[in-house]
Amino acid sequence: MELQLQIKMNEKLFVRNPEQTDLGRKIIQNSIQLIHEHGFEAFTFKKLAEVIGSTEAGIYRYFENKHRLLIYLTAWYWSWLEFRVTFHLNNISDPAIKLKKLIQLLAANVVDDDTTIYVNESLLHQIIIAEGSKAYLTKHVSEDNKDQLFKPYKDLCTIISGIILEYNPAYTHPRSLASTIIEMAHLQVFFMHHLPSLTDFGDCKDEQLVVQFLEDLVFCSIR
Amino acid sequence: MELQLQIKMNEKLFVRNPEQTDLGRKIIQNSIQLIHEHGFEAFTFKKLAEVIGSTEAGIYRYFENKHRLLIYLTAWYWSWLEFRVTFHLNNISDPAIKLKKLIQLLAANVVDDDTTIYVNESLLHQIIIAEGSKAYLTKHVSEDNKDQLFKPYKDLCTIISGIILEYNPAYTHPRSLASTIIEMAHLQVFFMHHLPSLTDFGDCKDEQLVVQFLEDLVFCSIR
DNA sequence: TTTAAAATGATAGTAATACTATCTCATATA
DNA sequence: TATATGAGATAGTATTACTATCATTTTAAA
Repeated sequence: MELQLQIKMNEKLFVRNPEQTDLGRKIIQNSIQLIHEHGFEAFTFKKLAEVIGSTEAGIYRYFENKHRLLIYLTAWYWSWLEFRVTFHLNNISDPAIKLKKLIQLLAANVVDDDTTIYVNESLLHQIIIAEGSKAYLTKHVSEDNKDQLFKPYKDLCTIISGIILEYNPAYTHPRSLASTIIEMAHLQVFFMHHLPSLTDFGDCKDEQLVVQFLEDLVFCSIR
Repeated sequence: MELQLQIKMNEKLFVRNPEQTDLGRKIIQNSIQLIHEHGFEAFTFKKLAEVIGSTEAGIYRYFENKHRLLIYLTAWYWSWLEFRVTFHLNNISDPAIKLKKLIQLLAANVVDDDTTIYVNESLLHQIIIAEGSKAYLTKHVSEDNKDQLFKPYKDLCTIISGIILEYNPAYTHPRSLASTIIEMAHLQVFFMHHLPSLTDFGDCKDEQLVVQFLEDLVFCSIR
């Protein structure tokens, strides 16, 4: 059995749907490579066009600008993660186990699976850790938010806060705790690798230590 | 009694020390205004020069580029916050009260005090919330870190983790919890205002609710 | 008070970035 | 066969992010 995962993306995220053409898929695939390699600031449509063997103008037919492309990638990532989460938590009834699996999915390294040929999920995960927050840390967050560009992130947050309430219906800050888990799962990994003195994991740099920290944090808070 | 607070900044943060000349102080003062107004992406040295009545080349004499200026501003902010923290926690022995005051200082709105004439602390606080993480979310974090550019942040983190250990010497993740407090004090306020569904405070948008959330989180974790 | 150094202003110029516009051509589809 | 779509090629613009040079003013030391 061979299945291809197709994620339905919000129309406002792109000018032309990149998943439907060869060039579009090349843009996604190679932008992930390039952003990972050079960082988002140094990444340009020109460089991307050169790598693909197309032109700048060609890329602009798919994405308004590189920031929109970043938003697209993050939206894709959160949608994919939501899929993984629902998949892995399926048939589990104990909310404690759900939360633990969830933290694992968020903080642990991603192995590039073959659910999608043109997306390297492992690299994308690393990009989201280092660049993801730039998608919403802008002067135009609110307008972007009105266009529902951050819906996948918010949906994931809703799912997590639902599980938190399953565990303890009396807990008063399920959404804030959910966004804290999401953000910290990424940021503590980033700190661990680049600013280790902001964490307690500098010595062995193992993602499982971040998982441990988050589990403590969460289960103390909601019990 | 009239006192002027002078913060000693790391030499590597600038080309020429902006605190020592008139133009330098104007750069600090007006860059805070402009970044707050247009956001960091749309902020340029040219616009800044126009506002000040100087030239682009003039600004470059003080800062290598606008990213370095952002790092300078964040470093200044964290140094200033460390000063405030030590000041406000002075003579308090109970670590629980210390932690509460600390969370208050991090998450609550800042009123522009007159400790420094050319820095609007209230605006700077808002800038750090929205743009602060861009200072370290780059491909060159590690080199910047070697130059000690993030020392003020790390120092604050050390202080907080010290208080956490005072409260509970057996707690295993004092540094990660400290950076979590710092980051979340800012990010939850940002979310509350711009992506409210990621928090539980969308309705009344009151910073004190973030304070409440953080207190719960911290004291549950370390007791 | 003189003098040298430091700080600033004015001007110019470059390479790269972030786009927009237009025209052609191949291909697919109806 | 007509038509729409996707993509390549080329060109052009405004802005950004710098660097270099030189003249003038301000300041601080001798």
